[in-house]
Amino acid sequence: MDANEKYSLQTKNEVLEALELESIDFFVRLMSLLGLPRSVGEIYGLLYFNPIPLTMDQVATKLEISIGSASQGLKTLRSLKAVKTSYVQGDRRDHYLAESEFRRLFSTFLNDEILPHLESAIDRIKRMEKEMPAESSEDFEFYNIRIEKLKRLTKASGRLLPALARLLKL
Amino acid sequence: MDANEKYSLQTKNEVLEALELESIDFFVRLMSLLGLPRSVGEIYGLLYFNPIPLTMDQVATKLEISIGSASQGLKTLRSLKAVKTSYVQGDRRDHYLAESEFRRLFSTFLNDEILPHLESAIDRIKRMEKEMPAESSEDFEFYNIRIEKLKRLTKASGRLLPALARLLKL
DNA sequence: TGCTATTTTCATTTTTTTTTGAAACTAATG
DNA sequence: CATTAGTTTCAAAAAAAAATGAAAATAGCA
Repeated sequence: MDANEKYSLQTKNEVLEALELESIDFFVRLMSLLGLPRSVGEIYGLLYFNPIPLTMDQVATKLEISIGSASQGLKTLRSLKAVKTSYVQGDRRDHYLAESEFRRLFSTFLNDEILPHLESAIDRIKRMEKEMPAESSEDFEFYNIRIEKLKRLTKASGRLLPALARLLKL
Repeated sequence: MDANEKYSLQTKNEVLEALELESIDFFVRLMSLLGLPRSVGEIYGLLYFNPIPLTMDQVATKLEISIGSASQGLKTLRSLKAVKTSYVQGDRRDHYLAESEFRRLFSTFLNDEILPHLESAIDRIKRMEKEMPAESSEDFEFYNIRIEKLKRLTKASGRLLPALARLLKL
Protein backbone atom coordinates (compact mmCIF):
# COMPACT_ATOMS: atom_id res chain seq x y z
CA MET A 1 0.00 0.00 0.00
CA ASP A 2 1.61 3.27 -0.99
CA ALA A 3 1.22 6.58 0.81
CA ASN A 4 -1.39 7.90 -1.60
CA GLU A 5 -3.55 4.84 -1.39
CA LYS A 6 -3.76 4.85 2.35
CA TYR A 7 -6.54 7.40 2.60
CA SER A 8 -8.40 6.62 -0.58
CA LEU A 9 -10.80 4.05 0.82
CA GLN A 10 -14.43 4.80 1.66
CA THR A 11 -14.35 7.99 -0.31
CA LYS A 12 -17.59 9.76 -0.98
CA ASN A 13 -16.21 12.78 -2.68
CA GLU A 14 -13.01 13.05 -4.69
CA VAL A 15 -12.72 16.81 -4.17
CA LEU A 16 -12.84 16.60 -0.40
CA GLU A 17 -10.63 13.57 -0.43
CA ALA A 18 -7.85 15.44 -2.18
CA LEU A 19 -8.13 18.36 0.23
CA GLU A 20 -8.13 16.03 3.22
CA LEU A 21 -4.99 14.31 1.96
CA GLU A 22 -3.16 17.58 1.45
CA SER A 23 -4.27 18.75 4.86
CA ILE A 24 -3.13 15.57 6.58
CA ASP A 25 0.22 15.75 4.87
CA PHE A 26 0.58 19.44 5.70
CA PHE A 27 -0.04 18.94 9.40
CA VAL A 28 1.96 15.74 9.67
CA ARG A 29 4.95 17.82 8.55
CA LEU A 30 4.13 20.79 10.73
CA MET A 31 3.61 18.69 13.86
CA SER A 32 6.75 16.72 13.18
CA LEU A 33 8.62 20.05 13.02
CA LEU A 34 7.30 20.61 16.53
CA GLY A 35 8.43 17.13 17.55
CA LEU A 36 4.96 15.61 17.68
CA PRO A 37 4.23 12.09 16.39
CA ARG A 38 2.83 11.43 12.98
CA SER A 39 -0.54 10.28 14.31
CA VAL A 40 -1.12 13.62 16.01
CA GLY A 41 -0.54 15.42 12.72
CA GLU A 42 -2.80 13.02 10.88
CA ILE A 43 -5.65 13.52 13.30
CA TYR A 44 -5.37 17.29 13.32
CA GLY A 45 -5.06 17.38 9.53
CA LEU A 46 -8.18 15.27 9.15
CA LEU A 47 -10.20 17.39 11.56
CA TYR A 48 -8.94 20.66 10.14
CA PHE A 49 -10.77 20.14 6.86
CA ASN A 50 -13.85 18.48 8.29
CA PRO A 51 -16.88 20.71 8.54
CA ILE A 52 -18.59 18.10 10.72
CA PRO A 53 -17.17 17.02 14.10
CA LEU A 54 -15.86 13.45 14.14
CA THR A 55 -15.88 10.82 16.86
CA MET A 56 -12.72 9.10 17.97
CA ASP A 57 -13.92 5.99 16.26
CA GLN A 58 -14.46 7.77 12.95
CA VAL A 59 -11.01 9.31 13.21
CA ALA A 60 -9.41 5.91 13.79
CA THR A 61 -11.35 4.32 10.93
CA LYS A 62 -10.71 7.10 8.41
CA LEU A 63 -6.99 7.22 9.18
CA GLU A 64 -6.69 3.46 9.65
CA ILE A 65 -4.98 3.85 12.98
CA SER A 66 -5.71 1.99 16.21
CA ILE A 67 -8.14 3.37 18.74
CA GLY A 68 -5.22 3.53 21.15
CA SER A 69 -3.39 5.89 18.84
CA ALA A 70 -6.53 7.90 18.23
CA SER A 71 -7.17 8.22 21.95
CA GLN A 72 -3.57 9.19 22.68
CA GLY A 73 -3.41 11.60 19.78
CA LEU A 74 -6.64 13.32 20.72
CA LYS A 75 -5.41 13.58 24.29
CA THR A 76 -2.26 15.34 23.06
CA LEU A 77 -4.32 17.65 20.87
CA ARG A 78 -6.68 18.44 23.73
CA SER A 79 -3.75 19.28 25.96
CA LEU A 80 -2.44 21.61 23.25
CA LYS A 81 -5.94 23.11 22.97
CA ALA A 82 -5.82 22.18 19.29
CA VAL A 83 -9.18 20.42 19.30
CA LYS A 84 -12.53 21.10 20.91
CA THR A 85 -15.27 18.61 21.64
CA SER A 86 -18.73 19.49 20.50
CA TYR A 87 -21.93 18.08 21.87
CA VAL A 88 -24.12 16.26 19.41
CA GLN A 89 -27.80 15.66 20.24
CA GLY A 90 -28.64 12.10 21.11
CA ASP A 91 -25.11 10.75 20.74
CA ARG A 92 -23.14 9.98 23.82
CA ARG A 93 -19.81 9.86 22.03
CA ASP A 94 -17.41 12.81 22.04
CA HIS A 95 -17.28 14.69 18.76
CA TYR A 96 -14.05 16.43 17.86
CA LEU A 97 -13.47 19.61 15.91
CA ALA A 98 -10.15 21.26 15.07
CA GLU A 99 -9.39 24.51 16.81
CA SER A 100 -8.45 26.53 13.75
CA GLU A 101 -6.94 29.46 15.65
CA PHE A 102 -3.30 28.57 15.32
CA ARG A 103 -2.40 31.35 17.69
CA ARG A 104 -3.84 29.37 20.56
CA LEU A 105 -2.18 26.15 19.47
CA PHE A 106 1.23 27.77 19.23
CA SER A 107 0.95 29.76 22.39
CA THR A 108 0.05 26.64 24.36
CA PHE A 109 2.97 24.89 22.70
CA LEU A 110 5.40 27.68 23.53
CA ASN A 111 4.23 27.85 27.13
CA ASP A 112 4.24 24.10 27.69
CA GLU A 113 7.24 23.00 25.68
CA ILE A 114 9.61 25.91 25.30
CA LEU A 115 9.20 28.11 28.36
CA PRO A 116 10.15 25.37 30.87
CA HIS A 117 13.39 24.75 28.95
CA LEU A 118 14.16 28.44 29.03
CA GLU A 119 13.60 28.61 32.76
CA SER A 120 15.80 25.61 33.42
CA ALA A 121 18.47 27.17 31.20
CA ILE A 122 18.49 30.28 33.37
CA ASP A 123 18.99 28.16 36.49
CA ARG A 124 21.73 26.24 34.81
CA ILE A 125 23.64 29.36 33.90
CA LYS A 126 23.48 30.48 37.52
CA ARG A 127 25.05 27.16 38.50
CA MET A 128 27.71 27.59 35.83
CA GLU A 129 28.71 30.94 37.28
CA LYS A 130 29.31 29.29 40.64
CA GLU A 131 31.47 26.68 38.92
CA MET A 132 33.66 29.25 37.16
CA PRO A 133 37.42 28.98 37.70
CA ALA A 134 39.11 31.60 39.87
CA GLU A 135 39.51 35.05 38.35
CA SER A 136 43.27 34.53 38.44
CA SER A 137 42.96 31.38 36.31
CA GLU A 138 44.58 31.37 32.91
CA ASP A 139 41.38 30.68 31.01
CA PHE A 140 39.09 32.75 33.18
CA GLU A 141 38.35 35.17 30.38
CA PHE A 142 37.48 32.39 27.93
CA TYR A 143 34.95 30.81 30.29
CA ASN A 144 33.59 34.20 31.20
CA ILE A 145 32.91 35.06 27.59
CA ARG A 146 31.24 31.71 26.96
CA ILE A 147 28.91 32.16 29.90
CA GLU A 148 28.12 35.70 28.81
CA LYS A 149 27.13 34.36 25.40
CA LEU A 150 24.84 31.80 26.95
CA LYS A 151 23.25 34.56 29.00
CA ARG A 152 22.66 36.63 25.91
CA LEU A 153 21.19 33.58 24.16
CA THR A 154 18.67 32.94 26.91
CA LYS A 155 17.88 36.64 27.16
CA ALA A 156 17.24 36.78 23.41
CA SER A 157 15.09 33.65 23.62
CA GLY A 158 13.14 35.24 26.42
CA ARG A 159 12.40 38.25 24.21
CA LEU A 160 11.65 35.90 21.34
CA LEU A 161 8.75 34.09 22.94
CA PRO A 162 6.48 37.13 23.36
CA ALA A 163 7.61 38.38 19.94
CA LEU A 164 6.55 35.08 18.42
CA ALA A 165 3.21 35.25 20.17
CA ARG A 166 2.71 38.77 18.80
CA LEU A 167 3.59 37.78 15.25
CA LEU A 168 1.21 34.86 15.45
CA LYS A 169 -1.80 37.13 15.83
CA LEU A 170 -2.74 35.93 12.38
CA MET B 1 26.96 3.88 35.48
CA ASP B 2 24.74 6.84 36.28
CA ALA B 3 24.49 9.99 34.22
CA ASN B 4 26.77 11.98 36.48
CA GLU B 5 29.47 9.38 36.47
CA LYS B 6 29.68 9.14 32.71
CA TYR B 7 31.89 12.16 32.23
CA SER B 8 33.84 12.04 35.46
CA LEU B 9 36.75 9.92 34.25
CA GLN B 10 40.17 11.35 33.38
CA THR B 11 39.38 14.55 35.15
CA LYS B 12 42.19 17.00 35.69
CA ASN B 13 40.15 19.77 37.19
CA GLU B 14 36.90 19.52 39.11
CA VAL B 15 35.90 23.09 38.29
CA LEU B 16 36.16 22.61 34.54
CA GLU B 17 34.60 19.21 34.78
CA ALA B 18 31.48 20.62 36.37
CA LEU B 19 31.25 23.35 33.72
CA GLU B 20 31.73 20.83 30.93
CA LEU B 21 29.00 18.64 32.35
CA GLU B 22 26.56 21.52 32.57
CA SER B 23 27.47 22.61 29.08
CA ILE B 24 26.98 19.14 27.62
CA ASP B 25 23.64 18.80 29.33
CA PHE B 26 22.59 22.28 28.20
CA PHE B 27 23.36 21.62 24.55
CA VAL B 28 22.00 18.08 24.54
CA ARG B 29 18.65 19.64 25.48
CA LEU B 30 18.92 22.53 23.07
CA MET B 31 19.88 20.32 20.13
CA SER B 32 17.16 17.85 20.96
CA LEU B 33 14.68 20.77 20.86
CA LEU B 34 15.94 21.29 17.31
CA GLY B 35 15.50 17.59 16.56
CA LEU B 36 19.20 16.74 16.56
CA PRO B 37 20.57 13.56 18.12
CA ARG B 38 22.04 13.43 21.59
CA SER B 39 25.59 12.85 20.36
CA VAL B 40 25.53 16.10 18.38
CA GLY B 41 24.55 18.02 21.51
CA GLU B 42 27.21 16.25 23.54
CA ILE B 43 29.95 17.10 21.08
CA TYR B 44 28.95 20.73 20.76
CA GLY B 45 28.58 21.05 24.53
CA LEU B 46 32.04 19.61 25.07
CA LEU B 47 33.65 21.88 22.49
CA TYR B 48 31.75 24.95 23.66
CA PHE B 49 33.60 25.06 26.97
CA ASN B 50 36.97 23.92 25.67
CA PRO B 51 39.55 26.66 25.24
CA ILE B 52 41.73 24.26 23.26
CA PRO B 53 40.58 22.67 19.98
CA LEU B 54 39.98 18.93 20.25
CA THR B 55 40.55 16.14 17.75
CA MET B 56 37.81 13.75 16.76
CA ASP B 57 39.56 11.08 18.73
CA GLN B 58 39.69 13.19 21.88
CA VAL B 59 36.02 14.02 21.51
CA ALA B 60 35.12 10.34 21.19
CA THR B 61 37.28 9.39 24.18
CA LYS B 62 36.08 12.18 26.47
CA LEU B 63 32.43 11.51 25.69
CA GLU B 64 32.85 7.75 25.54
CA ILE B 65 31.15 7.52 22.18
CA SER B 66 32.29 5.60 19.12
CA ILE B 67 34.47 7.23 16.48
CA GLY B 68 31.61 6.62 14.06
CA SER B 69 29.31 8.76 16.17
CA ALA B 70 31.97 11.39 16.61
CA SER B 71 32.60 11.51 12.88
CA GLN B 72 28.89 11.70 12.06
CA GLY B 73 28.21 14.26 14.78
CA LEU B 74 31.07 16.51 13.70
CA LYS B 75 29.85 16.22 10.12
CA THR B 76 26.42 17.43 11.20
CA LEU B 77 27.95 20.27 13.20
CA ARG B 78 30.15 21.28 10.28
CA SER B 79 27.14 21.35 7.98
CA LEU B 80 25.38 23.60 10.51
CA LYS B 81 28.51 25.76 10.66
CA ALA B 82 28.52 25.12 14.40
CA VAL B 83 32.16 24.04 14.52
CA LYS B 84 35.35 25.21 12.87
CA THR B 85 38.51 23.27 12.34
CA SER B 86 41.73 24.88 13.38
CA TYR B 87 45.16 23.98 12.11
CA VAL B 88 47.64 22.83 14.69
CA GLN B 89 51.37 22.88 13.90
CA GLY B 90 52.89 19.48 13.31
CA ASP B 91 49.68 17.52 13.81
CA ARG B 92 47.91 16.10 10.83
CA ARG B 93 44.64 15.53 12.66
CA ASP B 94 41.74 17.95 12.40
CA HIS B 95 41.19 20.03 15.52
CA TYR B 96 37.70 21.19 16.29
CA LEU B 97 36.49 24.34 17.98
CA ALA B 98 32.91 25.38 18.69
CA GLU B 99 31.56 28.29 16.69
CA SER B 100 30.22 30.31 19.58
CA GLU B 101 28.21 32.75 17.47
CA PHE B 102 24.79 31.23 17.89
CA ARG B 103 23.43 33.59 15.29
CA ARG B 104 25.25 31.70 12.58
CA LEU B 105 24.20 28.32 13.93
CA PHE B 106 20.54 29.30 14.04
CA SER B 107 20.49 31.07 10.74
CA THR B 108 21.95 28.01 9.01
CA PHE B 109 19.38 25.90 10.81
CA LEU B 110 16.51 28.15 9.78
CA ASN B 111 17.65 28.24 6.18
CA ASP B 112 18.30 24.51 5.91
CA GLU B 113 15.53 23.06 8.02
CA ILE B 114 12.67 25.53 8.18
CA LEU B 115 12.69 27.53 4.97
CA PRO B 116 12.24 24.50 2.67
CA HIS B 117 9.16 23.46 4.65
CA LEU B 118 7.73 26.93 4.31
CA GLU B 119 8.26 26.91 0.59
CA SER B 120 6.64 23.53 0.14
CA ALA B 121 3.73 24.73 2.28
CA ILE B 122 3.12 27.61 -0.14
CA ASP B 123 3.02 25.18 -3.07
CA ARG B 124 0.68 22.93 -1.23
CA ILE B 125 -1.78 25.69 -0.51
CA LYS B 126 -1.86 26.52 -4.21
CA ARG B 127 -2.75 22.90 -4.90
CA MET B 128 -5.43 23.03 -2.24
CA GLU B 129 -7.06 26.00 -3.92
CA LYS B 130 -7.37 23.99 -7.13
CA GLU B 131 -8.99 21.17 -5.18
CA MET B 132 -11.62 23.41 -3.60
CA PRO B 133 -15.27 22.39 -4.07
CA ALA B 134 -17.45 24.48 -6.41
CA GLU B 135 -18.51 27.87 -5.14
CA SER B 136 -22.08 26.65 -5.13
CA SER B 137 -21.20 23.79 -2.78
CA GLU B 138 -22.78 23.76 0.64
CA ASP B 139 -19.48 23.83 2.53
CA PHE B 140 -17.64 26.13 0.15
CA GLU B 141 -17.38 28.86 2.74
CA PHE B 142 -15.98 26.49 5.37
CA TYR B 143 -13.19 25.26 3.12
CA ASN B 144 -12.49 28.75 1.93
CA ILE B 145 -11.99 30.01 5.45
CA ARG B 146 -9.71 27.11 6.31
CA ILE B 147 -7.50 27.75 3.31
CA GLU B 148 -7.40 31.46 4.12
CA LYS B 149 -6.19 30.59 7.62
CA LEU B 150 -3.44 28.40 6.23
CA LYS B 151 -2.39 31.24 3.97
CA ARG B 152 -2.20 33.62 6.87
CA LEU B 153 -0.20 31.04 8.82
CA THR B 154 2.41 30.68 6.11
CA LYS B 155 2.50 34.43 5.58
CA ALA B 156 3.10 34.97 9.30
CA SER B 157 5.79 32.28 9.29
CA GLY B 158 7.45 33.99 6.37
CA ARG B 159 7.60 37.22 8.36
CA LEU B 160 8.77 35.26 11.38
CA LEU B 161 11.97 33.92 9.89
CA PRO B 162 13.63 37.26 9.22
CA ALA B 163 12.29 38.52 12.54
CA LEU B 164 13.93 35.60 14.29
CA ALA B 165 17.19 36.25 12.52
CA ARG B 166 17.02 39.88 13.63
CA LEU B 167 16.32 39.02 17.26
CA LEU B 168 19.19 36.57 17.26
CA LYS B 169 21.76 39.27 16.68
CA LEU B 170 22.87 38.52 20.19
C1' DT C 1 -28.28 0.55 40.31
C1' DG C 2 -26.84 -2.40 36.73
C1' DC C 3 -25.85 -2.51 31.95
C1' DT C 4 -23.41 -1.32 28.03
C1' DA C 5 -21.18 1.96 24.89
C1' DT C 6 -17.20 4.61 24.89
C1' DT C 7 -12.71 5.87 26.28
C1' DT C 8 -8.30 5.29 28.51
C1' DT C 9 -4.37 2.79 29.87
C1' DC C 10 -0.45 0.21 29.31
C1' DA C 11 2.27 -4.11 28.31
C1' DT C 12 3.74 -5.74 24.07
C1' DT C 13 5.02 -5.28 19.26
C1' DT C 14 6.51 -2.63 15.47
C1' DT C 15 8.89 1.04 13.44
C1' DT C 16 12.24 4.55 13.41
C1' DT C 17 16.33 6.62 14.94
C1' DT C 18 20.81 6.47 16.73
C1' DT C 19 25.04 4.26 17.74
C1' DT C 20 28.62 1.08 16.91
C1' DG C 21 32.80 -0.63 14.89
C1' DA C 22 35.12 -2.82 11.28
C1' DA C 23 36.25 -2.20 6.52
C1' DA C 24 37.10 1.08 2.93
C1' DC C 25 38.94 5.20 1.84
C1' DT C 26 42.05 9.36 1.92
C1' DA C 27 45.87 11.86 2.30
C1' DA C 28 50.17 13.24 4.69
C1' DT C 29 54.86 11.72 5.40
C1' DG C 30 59.24 9.44 5.05
C1' DC D 1 55.13 5.45 -3.97
C1' DA D 2 54.42 2.68 -0.06
C1' DT D 3 53.17 3.11 4.52
C1' DT D 4 50.15 4.29 7.92
C1' DA D 5 47.58 7.75 10.76
C1' DG D 6 43.33 9.69 10.39
C1' DT D 7 38.63 9.78 8.72
C1' DT D 8 34.41 8.31 6.64
C1' DT D 9 31.01 4.99 5.47
C1' DC D 10 27.62 1.78 6.18
C1' DA D 11 25.64 -2.77 7.58
C1' DA D 12 24.29 -4.51 11.81
C1' DA D 13 23.04 -3.89 16.73
C1' DA D 14 21.01 -1.24 20.25
C1' DA D 15 18.05 2.13 21.94
C1' DA D 16 14.20 5.12 21.67
C1' DA D 17 9.77 6.38 20.05
C1' DA D 18 5.33 5.27 18.37
C1' DA D 19 1.49 2.23 17.46
C1' DT D 20 -1.34 -1.62 18.69
C1' DG D 21 -5.16 -3.78 20.93
C1' DA D 22 -7.05 -6.07 24.77
C1' DA D 23 -8.20 -5.33 29.46
C1' DA D 24 -9.60 -1.91 32.78
C1' DA D 25 -11.94 2.17 33.78
C1' DT D 26 -15.50 5.45 33.05
C1' DA D 27 -19.76 7.44 32.19
C1' DG D 28 -24.37 7.86 30.23
C1' DC D 29 -28.81 5.66 30.09
C1' DA D 30 -32.73 2.53 31.18
